[in-house]
Amino acid sequence: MLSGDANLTIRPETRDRILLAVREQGYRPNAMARALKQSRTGALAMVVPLLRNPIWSSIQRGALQAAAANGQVVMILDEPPDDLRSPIDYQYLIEESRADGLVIATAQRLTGTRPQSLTVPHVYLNRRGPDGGNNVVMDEEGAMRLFVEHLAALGHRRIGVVDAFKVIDTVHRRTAATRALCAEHGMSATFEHAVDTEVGGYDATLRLLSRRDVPTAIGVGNLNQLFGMLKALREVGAAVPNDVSLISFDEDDCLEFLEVPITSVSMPLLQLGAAAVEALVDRINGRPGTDVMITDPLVLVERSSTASPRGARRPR
Amino acid sequence: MLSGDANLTIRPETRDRILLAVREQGYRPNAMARALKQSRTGALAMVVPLLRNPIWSSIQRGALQAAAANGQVVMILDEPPDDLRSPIDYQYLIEESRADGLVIATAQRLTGTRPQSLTVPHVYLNRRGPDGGNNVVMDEEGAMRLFVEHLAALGHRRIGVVDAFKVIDTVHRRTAATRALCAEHGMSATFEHAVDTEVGGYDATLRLLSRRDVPTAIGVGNLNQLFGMLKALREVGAAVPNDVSLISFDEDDCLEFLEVPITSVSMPLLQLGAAAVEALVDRINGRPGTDVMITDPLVLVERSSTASPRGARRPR
DNA sequence: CTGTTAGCGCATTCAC
DNA sequence: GTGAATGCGCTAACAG
Repeated sequence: MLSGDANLTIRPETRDRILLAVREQGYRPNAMARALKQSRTGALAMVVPLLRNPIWSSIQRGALQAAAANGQVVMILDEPPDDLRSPIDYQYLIEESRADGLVIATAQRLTGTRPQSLTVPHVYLNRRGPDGGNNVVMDEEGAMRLFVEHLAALGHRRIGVVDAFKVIDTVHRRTAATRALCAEHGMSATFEHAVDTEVGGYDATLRLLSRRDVPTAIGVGNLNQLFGMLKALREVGAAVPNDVSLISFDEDDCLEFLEVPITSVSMPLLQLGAAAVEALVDRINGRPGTDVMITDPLVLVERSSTASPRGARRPR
Repeated sequence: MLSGDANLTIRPETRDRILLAVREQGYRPNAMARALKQSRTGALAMVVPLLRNPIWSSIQRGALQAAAANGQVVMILDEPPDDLRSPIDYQYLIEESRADGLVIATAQRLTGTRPQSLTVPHVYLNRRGPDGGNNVVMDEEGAMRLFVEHLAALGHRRIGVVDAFKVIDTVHRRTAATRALCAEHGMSATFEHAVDTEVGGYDATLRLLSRRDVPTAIGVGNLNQLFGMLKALREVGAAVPNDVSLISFDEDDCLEFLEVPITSVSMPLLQLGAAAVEALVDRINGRPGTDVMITDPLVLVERSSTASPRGARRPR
């Protein structure tokens, strides 16, 4: 009854007597005992890289909200970039019944290891795991469509992209999508991959600018790289958006306040976190489970960093 | 024995037999059963505001590392800025024995409520709670000394500070310390408080600049406000550092890459998170417990945003 | 409709 | 030095 059993017949006066006692004595059901009995801990484990990039705050927040709504608590595991582990290294949490399921939110796919799939309830967040049916991802292709078509409409023909390495699943997908979209629009695309830090963005931008056909517009994969890119562009004297247009794939409030406010593609990060937890709870409850793509709208946040390329007349 | 009892006499052959079986059958001790028996969950609960500001990633990471080192897992609770709760609202986690202790890392002190102290093992991180002896904080006063004395050495006499509201304990301490230090050095100090966002920093900076005696140097409480401040300064045409020097109280790699790289005071955030967990574990283990101030060095990261004020000759 | 009981998996105590 | 028994607090199944 204390667990809220609905179909339970009980005399009102008895119920009231119990509830009164519960309240008066400050009784708290012991979660461990309950967990032991039901073999359900009521906890989820989530592995994230705790990076400076604020997207992780949103993802975490979305996940925590959804978990709370489902009566689950979330334990966070940090996977530092310098100590990448295989998802199976976290299985023990479920095997020891510390948690009921696993949200794998580390972006980096391990290369070179035989992809062994997990034997516990789990969900991959923002990446695709070796096993199908457990992936919760966003519409990166749609995001790239926003990116490419915005530039195409402005009259750009040569675009560049600075992004993290392709072992990161989202980067892989974005790169492929951009390539296809550019082909579709008769545009050329060149890519530079680097670590997702300011230094990485700086170096990659310089490399991009030293290519034969310098792009007239650049997309940048994340906020940290963006700062590096802005410095590189300042150094070579490339004005934004006059010499080169810029679009960030991370949205953040600070973009509005930069010297030239940066256009971005805003992704549904809260929803991503929430959907991953929902999907995991479904699996824990034995419900089916298929790959899910977040359908919440992506939005192109137009600011001042994109314009028609110099000397091009804007089509239409 | 499986729990690693040291003083235990056992025949080697028996031990080996057990350990073999353990390994072969893939036996996993059940954490819930153990928790129930020992009335120790092996989990800590940590309440954080999951904000965009990257300081929280560092604090979380430090806490998680220390927890792992102590064999504890950490469950994260998010306290959104628009739904501030009292710490007692999280006590239930310990009372239901979901966790052994509580790290309260929400910066905002609730005003107007009778400060009721917690009856479960807990620690306040980066703020002081109503009860003494459970606070783990950094040397904000030392940070302000770095800030004020750096500017004093450059010859500044009028400094301004843009920071969050004083209900946030760190802000309160920084403000008091700055006031005292400025008096000590015969400098004037003016303060503007605002929400810790870009907009807040923008507005506060404009207010600061509209004062009678415009300061020749400004400190800014956090990264988000910094971006707002930079925009405000650009708009009024104040050059950094020629017209005004700038120091950020949040350090972040991106500062190095801004148009004019921003000097900052770097705080030991990892250590803060770690120390809080250590302190909490001590309390859980029944060891004494006193307030702790992180002693790791603060460092003034000198970049290009600070210089002598216009027309002042640099002393010494 | 209500009160009693068995057992979840472990650690600890007690016989052996 | 080793095995068996007890109980942590809960829920579900059962007897009254």
